[in-house]
Amino acid sequence: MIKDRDNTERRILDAVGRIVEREGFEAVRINAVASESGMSKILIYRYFGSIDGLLAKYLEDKDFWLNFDTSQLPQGDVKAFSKQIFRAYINMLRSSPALRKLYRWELSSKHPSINELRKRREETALKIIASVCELSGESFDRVAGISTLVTASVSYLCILGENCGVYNSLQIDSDSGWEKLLETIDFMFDKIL
Amino acid sequence: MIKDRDNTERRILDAVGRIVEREGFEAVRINAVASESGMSKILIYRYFGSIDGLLAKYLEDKDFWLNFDTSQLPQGDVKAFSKQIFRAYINMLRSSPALRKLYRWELSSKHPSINELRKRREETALKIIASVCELSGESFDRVAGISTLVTASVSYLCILGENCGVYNSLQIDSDSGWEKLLETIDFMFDKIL
DNA sequence: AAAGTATGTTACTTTTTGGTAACAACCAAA
DNA sequence: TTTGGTTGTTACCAAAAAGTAACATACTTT
Repeated sequence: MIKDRDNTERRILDAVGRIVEREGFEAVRINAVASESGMSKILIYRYFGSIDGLLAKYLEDKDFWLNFDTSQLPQGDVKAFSKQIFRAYINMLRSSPALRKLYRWELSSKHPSINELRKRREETALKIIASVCELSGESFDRVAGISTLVTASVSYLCILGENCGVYNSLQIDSDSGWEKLLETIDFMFDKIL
Repeated sequence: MIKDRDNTERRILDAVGRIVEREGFEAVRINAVASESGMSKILIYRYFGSIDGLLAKYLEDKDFWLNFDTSQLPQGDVKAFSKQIFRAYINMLRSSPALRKLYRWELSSKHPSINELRKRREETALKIIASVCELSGESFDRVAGISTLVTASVSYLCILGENCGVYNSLQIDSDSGWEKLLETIDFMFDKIL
């Protein structure tokens, strides 16, 4: 029997990660984590207090933020910048099962950590929106409205794509559907900016 | 003791409705339904077979389809028609807690009834899209792309609004935010159609 | 080396949830 | 009115989930 608390904690958090990616945050239960990690559940209580505490720690460790460098904001072409930023958003969500599960979980949970996450996301988003306003001369509400339209839509479709293949005839569980959607977004920006 | 199967079934289905509106489909469990309805759970098994059967019946009774009359599709102004149809979509979702819960449930469940729902929704949507194509001269993919952008976005924000007040500075849990969003949608249609 | 604490194991209790058996009351048809 | 099936009640059983007690082993400090 080796004693190594750090190692144990890491194993437990790794187990959480696997469960989240596979089944989502809703499935992170004490017994599930215990058996997935191979650790006894009493250690989870000792080291993290509760499932809520465990999830808080997991979210804190993972860097789930829109990791966009807000210090070097766009110069020049606003259209190109806008298009690019939504491409990045789509790629981020499409490539991360855990992030998709997080977004899904947010729709039904009131976990305290979620507020923190949202606050930070909101900050980043507002910075980006503000700088697009400056460059384009559009009003804040307009830019915010359009960003909202696009990001909310992308979030929804990425989550839905895990259970459902087609939406309005678009194949949202494969690249083909997303290319069409990107084309639509590009088209929209060409027309309205 | 009064014997009245029809009445009992209705009480059970009503209980399902209340649970769905309050806590969502995930919370529709056998014991919860039994205690909410005041009926003994064995009757649920007898009359509906299982929770899946009960939910199937609930979904069948409720007319959850986008009840849009596809026989009298738009004449004349495409822009006005498009704007109006998305207004209707927003109102539908914003006014029905049960529908919001259904949309949320779809994001994580693989319940067989859901496929049926989606099929019928898809049919209606495609009809509408097709007629907008004709009137506007736009390609099918373009119209489908734009519809997808708007409806997916609206679905997401309506669900999110139950737990979260603000998204990109928009107040999505009150009319003020939705008016701004509608204004954005109108603006978009003015520019691109 | 002895004592004290942190770590880990085992086995248990409790609670919740799902599921069923056995019986009682009602209604309708013969 | 007896008989048979339907409806409803009560009380259980079983499985899964959360949570804890008691003990054993390793490490640290003195």
